Amino acid sequence: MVKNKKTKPSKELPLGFADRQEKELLVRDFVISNIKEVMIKYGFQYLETPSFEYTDSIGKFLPDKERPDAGVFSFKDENKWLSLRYDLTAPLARYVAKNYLELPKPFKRYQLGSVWRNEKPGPGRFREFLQFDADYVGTKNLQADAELCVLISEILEKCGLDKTDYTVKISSRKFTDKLFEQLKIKSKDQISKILRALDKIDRLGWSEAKKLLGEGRKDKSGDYTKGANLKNDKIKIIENVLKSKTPETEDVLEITKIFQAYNFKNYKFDPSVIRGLEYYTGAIFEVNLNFEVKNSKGQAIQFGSIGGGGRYDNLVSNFGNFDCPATGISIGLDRLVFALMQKKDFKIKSTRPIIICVFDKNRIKEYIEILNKLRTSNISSEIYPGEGKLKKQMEYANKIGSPAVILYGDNEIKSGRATLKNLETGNESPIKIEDLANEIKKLL
RNA sequence: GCAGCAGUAGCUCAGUUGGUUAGAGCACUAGUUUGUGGAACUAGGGGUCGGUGGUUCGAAUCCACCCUGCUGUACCA
Repeated sequence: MVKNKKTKPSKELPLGFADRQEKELLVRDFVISNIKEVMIKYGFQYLETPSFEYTDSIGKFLPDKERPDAGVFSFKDENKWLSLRYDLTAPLARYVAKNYLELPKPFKRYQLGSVWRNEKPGPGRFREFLQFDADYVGTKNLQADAELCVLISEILEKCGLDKTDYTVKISSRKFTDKLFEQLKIKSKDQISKILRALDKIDRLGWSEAKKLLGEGRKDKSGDYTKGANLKNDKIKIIENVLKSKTPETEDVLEITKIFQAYNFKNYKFDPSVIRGLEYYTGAIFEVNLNFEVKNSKGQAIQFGSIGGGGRYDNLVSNFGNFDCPATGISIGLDRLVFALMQKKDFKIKSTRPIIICVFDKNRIKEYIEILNKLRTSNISSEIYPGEGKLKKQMEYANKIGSPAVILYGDNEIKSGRATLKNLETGNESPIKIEDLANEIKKLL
C-alpha cells in the first residue's frame, strides 16, 4: 500500500457531530430509564418511526428549490426526496394520519430518537441529537396540556433536579393573537418579527428586545438586526401587557386551574414564551434551567431551554380530512445530560472487568477455568487481552480502572491459591480458586 | 448567513525588529525492575507550525484567499 498523505481519510468529525463517551452515555441511560418509568406510569405507548421520511411528509416540500436543504439533510432516491427527520412531531403526525382509523383516540405515545438539523451548531447544540417526545393526539382536553407539564417536571426531579433548578413556563398563542388584534397589526411579516423579539426577552432582557420591536439592534459582535419598526406607543402597550403577568386567555387559566388540582406549582405564566412560529395553535410550554451552564473551557454560555412544546391542532389534519387536535412536549436529551452532569456529580460507576494476568500462554486452560467461574458468578472479567509482560498487564488494568487483578503463575499453582490483588489498596492475598468469586464480590 | 477571536506534537500551550536542524509540560514507547499498576529517574519516537498562493536570499512569524474551531447574532418547522 502506498502511503500518500492526500489519500488519507480525515480523522475530523463533520461539523456539528460528536463522539460520545461512556461517562456521558451512562448518565443518558439513567435519564432514559427515568423517562420510561414515568411514561409507563402516565399511560403512554412506546413508538418508533424511521429516521428518514419523504421530505414532503415532514412539511419540507420546497417546489421552487432544487434541493430541500433548508435545515434538513436530504437526498434524492428514485425521484423522491427523502430527509432525515428534524423532530419527532412531524413523523408522529404522519404516523397518526396513516393509522388514523385503527388508533385509539386520544392516542398517547412517547418516543426517543435522534433527530438531525442542518444548521449551525452552537454551545451544547449539535446537528444530530437525541430527542424525547410525549404527545396526546386527538383531544382538545386541556388536562392533556397540563399533564405534559406535570410529567416533564416529574422526569426532571427524578433525574435529580430540585424545584429551584428549573421552571416550566407557559403561555398561549391565543394570548399574542389577542395582543395583535388590540394593536391592529395584521402584517404577517411584522407579526413574526414581533414574536421573535418577544421570544428573545428572556435571553437579551427587555431593554435589548425593545430595540428589536423598534428600529433594530446591534449585538456584542457588532452585527446588526433589523427590528419590527413599531412606534413607541405600541411598544409601550406591549410592555404593559408583558408586565401584567396575569394570564388572560381561557386556555391558560384553565390549565393553571388543573395545575392546582395536581398541586403542581413550579410553573410561571410568561407571555414571552413563543417558540416555533409555524404550527403552534394554543398553549405553549418551555422548560428552562435556572442554573449556570459552562462549556469545556469553563465559560458560562447562553444555554437556553432544554425542551418545550405546545398545542398543534392543525398539524395532523394537514394529511387528510379529519379534525385531529394534538398537544405535545419534547426534551433535548443531550442538552439535558450536558447540564445535569455539571449540576450533579453522578456516581454512576461503570463496571470494569477483573483482569486475569497471563504468565504463560500454555496455561490458557487454567486461566479460562478461572474466567468461567467469575463470569458464571456474573463478575465482569477478562483474561488480559493484549501481549506483554506483567508490568504491561498491570498498567492496562490500572488504566481501564479495573478493581483487581488475579495472578496465577508458577508460585500460585504450586500452592494451589491464586493471588488476588486489590488495585485500589495494593493489597495481595492468596485465595483458593473456588473462593475467588466470593472474595471479589466483597471488594466490588 | 453575519460578526469577533483563534488554529504550532495525541492534549494544554510557549515561540515578533522574519534568520542554523521549531520548544516545554502532560501523554506515549523502552529501560532501571525477565512476577507487580497508580511514584521517581534515564533514553526515545512523534510536527510539511490548519491549507493554498504571494512577498523575501530566507516565513510558524508579513500579505491575500480558503478551511476548521470557539463565542455572539440571525434562522430554528
